[in-house]
Formats: sequence, C-alpha cells, structure tokens
Amino acid sequence: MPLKLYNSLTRQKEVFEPINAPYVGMYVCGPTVSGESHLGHARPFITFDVLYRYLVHQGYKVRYVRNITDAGHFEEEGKQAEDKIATKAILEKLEPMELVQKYTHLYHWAMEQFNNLPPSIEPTATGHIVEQIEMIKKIIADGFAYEANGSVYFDVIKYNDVYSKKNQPYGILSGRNIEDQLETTRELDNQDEKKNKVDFALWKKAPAEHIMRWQSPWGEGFPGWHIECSAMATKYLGKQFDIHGGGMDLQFPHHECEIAQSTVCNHEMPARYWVHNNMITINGRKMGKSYNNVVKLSELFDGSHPILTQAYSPMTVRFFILQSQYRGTLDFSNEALQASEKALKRLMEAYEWLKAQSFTNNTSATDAALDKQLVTWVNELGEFMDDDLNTAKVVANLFEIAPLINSLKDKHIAADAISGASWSFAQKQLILFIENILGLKVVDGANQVQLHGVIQLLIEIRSDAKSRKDFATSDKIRNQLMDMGIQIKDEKDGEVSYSLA
RNA sequence: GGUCGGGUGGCCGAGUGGCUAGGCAGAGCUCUGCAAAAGCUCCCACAGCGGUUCGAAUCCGCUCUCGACCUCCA
Repeated sequence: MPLKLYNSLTRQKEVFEPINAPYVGMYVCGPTVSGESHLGHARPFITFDVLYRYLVHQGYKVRYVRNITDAGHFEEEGKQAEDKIATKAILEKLEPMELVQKYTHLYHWAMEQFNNLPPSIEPTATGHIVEQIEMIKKIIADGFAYEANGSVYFDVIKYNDVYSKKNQPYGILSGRNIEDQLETTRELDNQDEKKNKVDFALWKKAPAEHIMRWQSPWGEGFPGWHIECSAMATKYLGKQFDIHGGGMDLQFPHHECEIAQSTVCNHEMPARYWVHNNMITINGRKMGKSYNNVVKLSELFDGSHPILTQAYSPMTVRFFILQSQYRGTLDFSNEALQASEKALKRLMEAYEWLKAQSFTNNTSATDAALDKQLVTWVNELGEFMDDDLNTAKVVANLFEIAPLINSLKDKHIAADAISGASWSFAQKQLILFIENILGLKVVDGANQVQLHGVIQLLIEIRSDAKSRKDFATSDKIRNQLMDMGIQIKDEKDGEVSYSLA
C-alpha cells in the first residue's frame, strides 16, 4: 500500500509520489530562536521526524531541510522586560547573535533529547541574506513588488489578478479570498507605505534602534518574515520540491506568502504536498506566548512548571505526541502525560524482552488463530503509517501485541502457541517500527553495569531472607528499592527481575 | 465580523454507514507469604433536536458550545 498524505493545498489525502524518485525534498519551517522552545514546538519537529524516518524506511533518498529563523525582531526580548534597567542589562549583555546562539543550542539539545534525527541541511536566515535580496530583486524586476521609503512590499493585488487566471489566486492554500481580506485585515504600522493593506513586506527598512541590519539596494534593513523560507527552500531543494511542512498556524499568512513569492520567482508552485500539523492545546486553548500558557521543554523535563506534579522524560513527551494523529489538536495536561508515561513504560518493557529473545523458525503454531492475529496486527503497523501517518493506530496495535509478548514471557500462553517464524517476524517489525520509525528509544541510565551488579546482590540477599521466611528483611529491601524507583518483580518461574522507574 | 475546524466514556485519544480502537484511572479475578508486575474480565461513550437509511458517532439540516486563522506564532 502506498503512503498517503493529507495535502492542505487540495484538502484531501493523496498518494505520495515524489517528483523525482527516489529523491525526496522536504522543507519544514523551523523555530525562531529568540526564546526557549516550548511543548508546542515539539509537535511539528517530532511529526516531521517520523515522516522523515518513514520516507527513509521506504527507500527514498530524502533531503530534509529545516531552517533556523535567526533574523527579525530580536529586540522584542528586551522590550518585554518592563524594568528599564533590566532591559538595558539585557541589551548590553547579549549581542543579538549571542542570544540566537544560546537558544539555538537549547533547541538542538531538545531535538536530541527527543531523538529527532538531524535534518540534512539546517540553514539560517542570517546566512542567506544575499539569496533573499536576490529573490526580492527578481520579484521587483517582474513587477510584483515595489519599494517604498527603504522598504519593499509584495504587490498582492497584482499577483492575485495575474495568477487567478492561472488558477493560483492568492489564498489558494488557506482558502481565503482577497475581498474578505481587504475588509478584515487590521491596520498596521507603515500602512501608508503600502499600496494596499494586504501587501506584505519583503524587506523592511531598519529603524535606528533595530540591532540586526544588513546593507541592501534599498538601504539598511532586514528581510521580511516570509522571504527566508522561500529563498532557502529554493536554494537547497530547487524551484519545486515534494513536501513543505509546518504548523497549521503558519498556513496563513506565512505559507501563503511563500507560495506567492516563489511562484513569481520560479514560475512554479514551490511544493506539491503541504503538510500541516495541528496545535497542542492546554485546557482546549492553543499553547502560545500570547496566551501566556506555555510550558517550556526544560520545565517539562525537570517538572518545574506549576501545573506539573513531576518531571517527564523526553521519550514520554514524544510518545504522548505519537499517541495522537498529527492533524488533530492534542490537549495537554499533567494527567495525560502521566498516562503516557505509564503506557510507554509497559510497552517498552514488553518490547525489550521480546527484542532479547531468539526464535527458531522451525516451530509451528499450535494456536493458528492467535498466530494469524499476531501477524495481522504486525502487518497493520505499516498500513496505518501509510494512512497519513496514523501513529495513534500504530501505537494502539503495539498495545494489542504487548499482552501477547507478556503472555509468552509469563507462560500464560504456550511457547509454541505462535510459530517461531511469526515471533521472529514480529520481533523484526517491532524493532523497525518502535525504534526506527517512531523513534522511541530505551532510556538507559548511567553506570548500568555497576548498578545492575548492586541490584543483583540485593536480590540475592532478599531471596535468602525469603527462604528463611525472614519477610521483614525481604520486604525492607523491596520497599526501599521501590522508594528509589527500582521495582523488584517476582516472576512466575521463581526468577526475580527488576525495572527502573 | 470573515474563513475554517471541532464537540467521543473520569482523563487523553482513534474511528466517515453495520464489525472490540488503544492508553491511563477505577472494579473483580488469577498468580503471590503479602505486594508489585503480568495476564484475564468489567466499566457498552459518541453535545442536543430533527431528517435520510433496513441500519449513523460516522451523511444532511437546525440549535447550543469550544477552538484556530484573519497580527508574530510550531
């Protein structure tokens, strides 16, 4: 079955066919590194990481470009601080690039924590000022942009007039029509510079206090908010590429403007498949700076946010996100994360046990129905991924399989109930889906060898105590280990195992 | 105001005409010195009101209600 993706442009699921297989070009809008990443930022990067992994698994040679927006209104951080001294301190102590560097590091650290694969290319906006200026020059030359008082604006009305005739009006992606926008767009600064209020900036003249500024044919200034993605996508992926991804909130105006700019420059719709992830909400409301309801990733990982009762590992957060399909909103709460944490633990323990087994292919199934059921569940993993990355259903099936694994382990089912070949198949596929595609990894603590030895020793002492019916001692060991997050499990066969919380 | 998308059991969350979603929490049972873990069973939900249909959470209409975008935003 082929992979189907929901294309925002056509508003339907479409079979994914690359322009030039086996090569696939994918561009995903990265973060603005003017502040620390929050939970909301995690969703697109995890979603598109899974898409990237899945495309690679399918044999495509993927060039995954994810930018870093490090140009723009970076004086905002200073402005937010009301205390003038604090503002000054920030301004004096942090160079803009220092700020950018700091948050870029934090962002990279978070991506690594989430086990997101690094993109093939991670271009920065400030590193591509030249390309952006060239693009703007081209748009002006073609008559779709104009200079006004040191700034350059894109002529949306003209674009719409011309490209409506080519079935690509402005608003094609977001489903807006220009008349509505003319009525509803709010008044902004420098409105008088624009021919029309729907026009957007390609280049902005830098006011005296603006720190980040570059020389351009139109004077000192900085690039507009939309041109960087167009310039970098074109440079690294060509005039038309396969997938353009990002959060739903970028659909308009950001992606709409990208389409307009790139189409004028390159005479082609920049991307064929536009994929948008939905928002993470908190109490039903989008998580965002303006709502003052963000939970930063660092707060999540150390449990310091007031609404959290504990810290959550990056893998728990990843799993939480994968338990839903990317196009739906996902409502965040401490309770929901707790559920994910427990579920992930149960899943991974079953998985790790299965992974460590070796199966021989020569045993046949004594329970044919069960054998068939297992194979079906395993086969469905790929089908669900193909259906617009339905990781929620993939995870659901993993939880159908997990009890079967535990039943084999605890001998609730016969060792030969399911054939060795089927178990072997399941083992291989679970490694593929859990680790390589969903990107879930087993969290290893430090000093595993020594810790393991110490725990084994305690287990032995406890067993001796138990055999003497000295339950006071055995319970003391078990309970105190439990308090430290080490759980002792007396298995059916008399063996004792443990797991780390 | 305009455009668009939702309302699923205590919580999170799949599901576009008939077949168990899944997880967490809760209840019972098995196992166990007692627990825990694990397994099994139960908890039969689809905002409301109409309509279409043999049959609707799923299609249509209306009502209520929540949200997103329209300004930077993942």
